[in-house]
Amino acid sequence: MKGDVLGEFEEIILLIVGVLGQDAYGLGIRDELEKQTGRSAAIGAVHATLNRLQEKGYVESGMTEGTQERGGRRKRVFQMTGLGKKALIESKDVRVNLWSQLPDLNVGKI
Amino acid sequence: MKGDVLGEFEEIILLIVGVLGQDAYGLGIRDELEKQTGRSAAIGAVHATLNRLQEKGYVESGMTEGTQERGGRRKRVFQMTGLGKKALIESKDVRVNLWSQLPDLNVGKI
DNA sequence: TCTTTTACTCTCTTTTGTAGAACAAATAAC
DNA sequence: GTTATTTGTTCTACAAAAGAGAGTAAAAGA
Repeated sequence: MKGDVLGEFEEIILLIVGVLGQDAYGLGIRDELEKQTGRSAAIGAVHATLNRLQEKGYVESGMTEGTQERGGRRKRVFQMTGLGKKALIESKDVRVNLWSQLPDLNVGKI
Repeated sequence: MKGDVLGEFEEIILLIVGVLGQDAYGLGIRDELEKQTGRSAAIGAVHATLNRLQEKGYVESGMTEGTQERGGRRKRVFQMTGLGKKALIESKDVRVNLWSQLPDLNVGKI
């Protein structure tokens, strides 16, 4: 790809990072992905995608302190950057524009 | 990929096939892609994607008769199938749902 | 028939998508 | 206090999609 284009899975993961806000970390993202889209993914797939998003500058990450729950390890939490948000908006604009030219898709019922 | 998921570029190309209607063929799709999204693509990339979409059952194709214009060769024209439309709608629903949870993206101004 | 224009097909490389094993750290259980 | 269990991330591979461009083909004009 040209470098700035968001892949399909990258876009979904980036959206979920945004939706989760504070608690966007690997396993949580995978669970939310399944909950929101009904689509399951191996944990490795999620982390690989997060790493790629970070390389592109669309997310940032940092480690949290461990919690008190069973097995509560430190988490690597992710956060969307301005660049990431911009990429999402661009992607969205292109789609909305195309959908509006295809009445069959029922755009407008959003 | 799992097989039924539309890749990012595949989705755009499929949308453009829908938008173009009768005149959806390789070079025309490439031109419309550039016009609608500002994104250029090599002709080989477009055809490779159309072939994949056809293998997945999202488009069908057939050859036209040649026209009278200079160099007017026969074209391979594409048409979206019901399955293709269904895939687009599913993809759209997932995105619209996620966007609605991210107020920052200004969903609603569609 | 030679050139130009319009098109598609074929081949190759890079980037994304996907899976899962390996590893690490914290708590629970005995 | 050692061992098992739970919660996490990293590492390694491979398949599929994205992308580029050379090659080929057919029609029309000169």
